[in-house]
Amino acid sequence: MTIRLCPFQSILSSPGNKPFTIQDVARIAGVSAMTVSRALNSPQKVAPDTLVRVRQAVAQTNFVPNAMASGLRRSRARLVAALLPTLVGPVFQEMIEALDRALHDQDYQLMIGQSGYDPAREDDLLRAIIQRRPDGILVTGVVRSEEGRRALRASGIPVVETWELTATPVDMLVGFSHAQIGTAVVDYLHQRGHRHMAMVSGDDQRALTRVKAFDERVAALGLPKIAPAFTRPPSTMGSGRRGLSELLARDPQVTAVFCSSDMLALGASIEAREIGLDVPGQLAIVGLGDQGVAADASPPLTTVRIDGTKIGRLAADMLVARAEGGSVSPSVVDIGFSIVQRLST
Amino acid sequence: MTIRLCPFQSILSSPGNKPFTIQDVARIAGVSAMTVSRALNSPQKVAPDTLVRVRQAVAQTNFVPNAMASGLRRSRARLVAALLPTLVGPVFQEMIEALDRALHDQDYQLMIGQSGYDPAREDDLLRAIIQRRPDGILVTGVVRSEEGRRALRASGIPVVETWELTATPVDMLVGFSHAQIGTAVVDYLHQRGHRHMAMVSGDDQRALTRVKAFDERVAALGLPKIAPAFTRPPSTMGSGRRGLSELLARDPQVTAVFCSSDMLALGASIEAREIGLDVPGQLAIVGLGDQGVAADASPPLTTVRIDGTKIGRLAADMLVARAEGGSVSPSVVDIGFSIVQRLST
DNA sequence: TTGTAGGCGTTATCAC
DNA sequence: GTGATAACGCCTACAA
Repeated sequence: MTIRLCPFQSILSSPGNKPFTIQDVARIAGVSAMTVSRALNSPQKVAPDTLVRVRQAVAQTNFVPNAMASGLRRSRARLVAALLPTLVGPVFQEMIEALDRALHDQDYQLMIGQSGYDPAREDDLLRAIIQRRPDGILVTGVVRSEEGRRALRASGIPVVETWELTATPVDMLVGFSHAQIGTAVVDYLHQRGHRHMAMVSGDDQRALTRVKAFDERVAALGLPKIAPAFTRPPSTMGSGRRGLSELLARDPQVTAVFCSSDMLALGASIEAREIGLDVPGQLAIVGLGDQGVAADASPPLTTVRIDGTKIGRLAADMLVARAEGGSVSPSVVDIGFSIVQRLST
Repeated sequence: MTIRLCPFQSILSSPGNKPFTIQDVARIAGVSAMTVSRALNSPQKVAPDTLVRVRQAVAQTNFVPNAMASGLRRSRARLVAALLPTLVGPVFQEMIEALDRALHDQDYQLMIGQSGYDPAREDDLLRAIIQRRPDGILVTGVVRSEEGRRALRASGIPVVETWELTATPVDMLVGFSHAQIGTAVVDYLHQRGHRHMAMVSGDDQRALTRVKAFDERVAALGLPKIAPAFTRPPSTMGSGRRGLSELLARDPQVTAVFCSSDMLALGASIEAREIGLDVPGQLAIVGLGDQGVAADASPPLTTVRIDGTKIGRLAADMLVARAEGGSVSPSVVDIGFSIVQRLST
């Protein structure tokens, strides 16, 4: 390795554009590699003047340590991976923001992978994630494929499944009951006098759980059963508009609609206004999520609030605790939900 | 390392929950580590029956190779990092989706970091990213801090700045001119007869560039200057509603509003309807982005379309090409924009 | 306070 | 077709 020094200011260039290594920095500072390592990781263990020389060398070379090498040696990547169905739409953003923030504060980085609601791709992605040996993995939803569950367990990496409950988590879990939501919304609407209620819903597993509970409760109360209008991801206002149309075509008597997300609910609200249905006078609308749009809509939307921030923060804490050798208890948390009443019902 | 074999089905467990290494797999398969490596990376170079034995051992152990080790050895992480101001809001999602898709197809993974529009945090994040030695880095916007630019250049990692143009890119660039957008929207509204136009705008650098060009064009046409209503991130419908109120309080004669994003525009549209202003009869509204909501709104929103998918795809191709030793030309691309006329103007 | 030796898990290279 | 050896860049353990 050759090092070129410019006459006045020491500007260094590594050959072949290869970044400098700790060895290069050590040579320039006139110390050993170990001393550079210490200067970077535990400066208090290095003599003040040595520290100065090392820091100069680091600055001159723009040296940034190679995390693959240090991670390999330390068996810690200082990395947490999150697996999401999608980044599109506000649904998981609150959780991701909170997760990222909490991890950043503890000097961990977040790596995000999108599975696109595709089970095959989910397994792919899991393998790719495990390869990096992150210190923790957050999964949105529960891992359904047996292969994925095995791979996760065998990896020995702390895992948090989120956004859902299950009797058989891979490891830790922070979620809530979609079945309870379905039931609670029926009860809420029923109490407010509605008898003809239906759903505009996504068709993923969690959505189907809500639909099932909703239908069961409707049946239990002896109310008329109206088939839900299913939408495909991503959940957009457009899907919400079409979903409501479909529902009304199916049964014009519908007086209350529970939408799978606030975006769908907003779309339904727009569609209702468009066709001259007063909200909530002639049609009550309930959303899910409470990620900002619900409160800002006109009329403001009643919605099932999920505290994504809490999920993200809790998950981060649990993962970091385990990554640092601690144990976490309880390792399964139901964060619940609440119905936020606004003017759409 | 001890290996426990169960009598009937070979279930293996590694001690201390440490994942198996390629050595363990080799021992179980009765071959050398090199052969396992070959079986995984270039199966055609391994005898068929050896391959079978290796694959069995891999399956039994749930072995997943350690990407830190192979990345270190190969000096390729098969990783691309993207630096975003925020994940909240639909603005960059199209780009990220396309980037992720394109990278996934070529067996690269995407790592995402959020800087939260904070320059200090951006430098932090850049360092954290460089540590991982990704094969490419996508930056949203241009890197403004001199320190960040130096660090990036010194790293030797291919970089694409996006979503903006600059005369001095760090490396490659895929963007468009925010100044041209400001000018074009003024011209568009002017042609349609508007004389009192104003902006509801974010306050980041790119937004300010649009505001400046907008104001200059307004002045050049001899139209009345109306100060913009600034909003803070994230861009929500609520901000849009408040922004429009502010604007109308400032100058009730406003007949056309250009909003910094479709979400703001949607909020403005809701607010207009709320206070009894007909859109577009009494107030024309133009958004920016065209990420779905614009088309689904009522009335559908005229908007400045940015092809985020194209940015993401192009950036991925450029980064991968460079990562694999190719050269990219042109290395600076202006993807332009277009005004999509709908019913809000 | 600083340095030396060795190894983390993988793969390039060369020998067989 | 397969294996032995060394090296990627860093840090733990130990020695001076």
